[in-house]
Amino acid sequence: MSHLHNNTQLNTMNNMSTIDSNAFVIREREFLFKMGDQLEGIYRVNSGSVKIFKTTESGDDQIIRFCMPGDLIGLDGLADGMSRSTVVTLETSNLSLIPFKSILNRDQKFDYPDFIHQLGVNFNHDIEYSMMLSQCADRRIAWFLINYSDSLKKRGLRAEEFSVSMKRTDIALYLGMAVETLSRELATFCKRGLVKKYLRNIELLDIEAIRKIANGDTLLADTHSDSSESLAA
Amino acid sequence: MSHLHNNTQLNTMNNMSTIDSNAFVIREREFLFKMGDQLEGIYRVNSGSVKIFKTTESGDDQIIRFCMPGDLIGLDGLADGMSRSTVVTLETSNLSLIPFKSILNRDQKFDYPDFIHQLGVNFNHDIEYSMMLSQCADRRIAWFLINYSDSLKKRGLRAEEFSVSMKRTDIALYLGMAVETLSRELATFCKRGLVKKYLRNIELLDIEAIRKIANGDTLLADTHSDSSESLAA
DNA sequence: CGACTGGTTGATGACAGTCAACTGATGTGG
DNA sequence: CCACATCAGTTGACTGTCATCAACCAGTCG
Repeated sequence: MSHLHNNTQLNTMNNMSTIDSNAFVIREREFLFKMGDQLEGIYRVNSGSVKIFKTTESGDDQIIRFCMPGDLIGLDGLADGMSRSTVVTLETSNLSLIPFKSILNRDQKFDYPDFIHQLGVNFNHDIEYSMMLSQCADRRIAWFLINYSDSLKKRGLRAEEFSVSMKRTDIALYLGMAVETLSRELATFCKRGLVKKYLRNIELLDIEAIRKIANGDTLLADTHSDSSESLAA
Repeated sequence: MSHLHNNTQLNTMNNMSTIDSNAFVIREREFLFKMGDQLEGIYRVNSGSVKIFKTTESGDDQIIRFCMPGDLIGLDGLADGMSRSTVVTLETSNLSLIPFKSILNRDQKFDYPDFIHQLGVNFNHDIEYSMMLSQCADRRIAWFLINYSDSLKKRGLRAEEFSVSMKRTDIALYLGMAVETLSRELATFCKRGLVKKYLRNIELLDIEAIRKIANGDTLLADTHSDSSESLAA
């Protein structure tokens, strides 16, 4: 198969109107904060990627979310300032801190309407995620692939061919299934000619077919309007 | 079994600092809005209860959330003003409209810090919900019972004995399982002496045991600190 | 080159979904 | 007020999906 390039390592910072003085770099596999930590604010991913997970009483981890550039981290601290989840970088990343003070005092340079918009986007993602969790395995995987692809496209990157920054175990934990199931289903996708894969490089050969699987129907699913229009406009 | 009283019909409006001029009453089984509707704002439940659900392309409903007094509705419209879900009352309810204008313009009477706090609470609920969805059936049911009970206790109502406002089908859709599974598991709970049920009346005989099931361990789970302290304080 | 981590594949069993029948509760019209 | 229709809830039998356990292969790193 063709040599895939890793486009998740680009320091793409589109839609960053102002260079944030609160921006900083954090290395691969480092903790941003852990469950129970008191947070100073929420964070925004400028480049790189992180995983957010919780550890249950039983001791198993469950990945809540992968954050890509543009995503917010630490919203679970909005209620009382305490994080209920742990955040680890998947690769070297650039983040910005948005202090709670700025949010509550509505600092000049804090874009409040955009913040509200972002919160809404987050809600919609979480809801879609939880809906997806009660679907069968292949739909969940298809949903993940489409989501990942869309996220890249939104940032102007290649949507058909990419390299994921997380390992299979992480993806499986995120999708709520065993690694083996993920592996098997991916193999099936390959056999059906829907995707090609080599290690963490993935090529989507038939995006529309995958999208149909994600939507759970064989009919044309064109209800995927972007609706990125902002309420604040 | 003893005659259970229905405490979900009380017009309890605790923590309502101001009588909202935007409050209104909506009858049982009426739609507040549907998927795709343009919203005027978000809503707050003062009394009664509603269910929020989405209909997939395949045509099946999935219940996202039940809202009780104090809960916010329509957060999925924050991104662009369009609702991605449908809301139906489970009983006659009293709601307040919080217009987007009030939120974006920061009206005097709009309690911004409390709003941010509420958003955080919502996030935490959604995350807990999605984590729960990948647990086995009995844990999900136990989680639901504990959650319902806690919600009542928080409003000063009886936590051990209550009447749910939703039917089995709704609960099953919410928990992402078949009605039959719910029915069977509930029957098991009864046999084990954990709960008593008669129609929609439910009595929790051993809350701690149920909580342990929800947490998935047989050990004492005391990590349930309330943490209702507000960030805004 | 071994040792380790990450990823795949195979065999087996359990949990839970589906189909179906049935009971109990609620509501309606004659 | 009863007969009937309808809806909600329960229980049983069967099946399929997916988790688990296990072995194995591939890639990476010291």
